[in-house]
Amino acid sequence: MLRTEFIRNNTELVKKGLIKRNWSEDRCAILEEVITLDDQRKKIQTSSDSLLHEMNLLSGQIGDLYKSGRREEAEVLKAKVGELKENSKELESKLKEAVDNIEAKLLTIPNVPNELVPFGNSEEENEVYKDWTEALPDLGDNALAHWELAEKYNLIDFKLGVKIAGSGFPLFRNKGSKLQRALINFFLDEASKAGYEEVVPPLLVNAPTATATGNLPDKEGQMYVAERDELYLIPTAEVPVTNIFRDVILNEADFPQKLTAYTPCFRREAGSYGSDVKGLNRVHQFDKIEIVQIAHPANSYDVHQEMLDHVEGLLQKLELPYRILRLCGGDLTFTSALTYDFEVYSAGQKKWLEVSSVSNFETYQSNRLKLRYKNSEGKKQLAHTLNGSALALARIIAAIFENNQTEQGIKVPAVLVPYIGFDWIN
RNA sequence: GGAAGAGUGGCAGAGCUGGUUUAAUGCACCGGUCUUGAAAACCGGCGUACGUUAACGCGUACCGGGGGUUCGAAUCCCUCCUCUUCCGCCA
Repeated sequence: MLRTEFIRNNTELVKKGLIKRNWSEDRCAILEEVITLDDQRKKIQTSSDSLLHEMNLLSGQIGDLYKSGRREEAEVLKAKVGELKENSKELESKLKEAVDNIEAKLLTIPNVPNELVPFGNSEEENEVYKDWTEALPDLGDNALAHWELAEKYNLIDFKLGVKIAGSGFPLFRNKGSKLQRALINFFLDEASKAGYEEVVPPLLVNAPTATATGNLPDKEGQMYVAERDELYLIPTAEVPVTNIFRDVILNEADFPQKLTAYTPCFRREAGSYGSDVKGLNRVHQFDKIEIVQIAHPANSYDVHQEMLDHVEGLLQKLELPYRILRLCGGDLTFTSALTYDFEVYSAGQKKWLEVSSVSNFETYQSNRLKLRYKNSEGKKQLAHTLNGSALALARIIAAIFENNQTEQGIKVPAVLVPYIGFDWIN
């Protein structure tokens, strides 16, 4: 969420950002509306506060009068305060209305994109920031898709998943499940080596937590809900891990905060059907290792680069062909200022699969989280939050299956052999 | 799940028969005096958010969250949450 004061002082800058996100000139009028509403709010608060002040004074006098036994005079004042109270209640509800109104509008305003974010309407216009320069693997017409390989080698049972839960809930088995476990351990070890503290967070979160990361109220349809207990299944570890820092005030010496977590992720993916959902391409439950950093505003983009390097290193170690995209304004997540997507080429389907998204949210999340730090003057400032997938498993598995298929089976990437204990899946 | 008790400022801890509480006091922290320096002692300061002001300052709200009673609530009532102890159940 942007701060009202920020919008007030940087209206043109915010407007430029919205236009990069393909907002129309008319739609940008919301910025002026917020400012006008905030002006009104200030006026209401001023009169409300002074009325309360008056009532407080009179109440004090009533107390004094009672003590000195002057009951009649006290009664007169009581009647007077009673009248003021009517007005006060009215002002109070107006104030609440104004505040709620402003907040509701702020929630519909996305983050201001970084200067580097290219213009564009959709994912087709994302900028290829770093392309794969070697030849892409060409396995000919006999190359199988990962769901065919999964069946051939008995690695994933999609039908059993349907029986037990429904479509989009794959059941990994045999060497398929071992590969999954190996990847989790590999990614967590790499994150630890890079200085991230490992945490195991709750997989269900409460409403305040889901609200702080922006999953509520507008993205409610994306999450599974345990209604009876008012808990939400996490769509990503970002939600519980970032909330570690809700209502936290750090010291400058506390930077950077680096956390990593392995969790399953649950996504309803309502409304997405078709060839994209085949096999592991888009599922309701998948495993992911997330990296999160809380950074000082002065160097959060260095931190961003560090995280990109980390993810890139993982893909290199797995020997997978990848490219990095810089998301355009039209494809940029609501809360992000700058996002890079990592895509892995999957030779069986002959397409690029998104396996990681690394974003800098600047203060957009921390404003809602109330995540601040004390600067050298002792003043409280909002910190920057960043996160990225390192990495999302299901599609990595799909890519390994497809790219590493040979006549004698699927070759396990060398870096995983110590984790998994065998060289071939066959 | 049942019963009882408790949640107060960075920490500890009063207040909880409603009105000099603008939340006592201690510790911690910051500034000063003293000292070669430090400690001790003494003096002063010490929360957050919002509004208002050129500024000093002033005002409002906040004693787990929300609601209520009252002219007035940390204090009384309702409700939810959390913690502690005991019982039950259980990996």
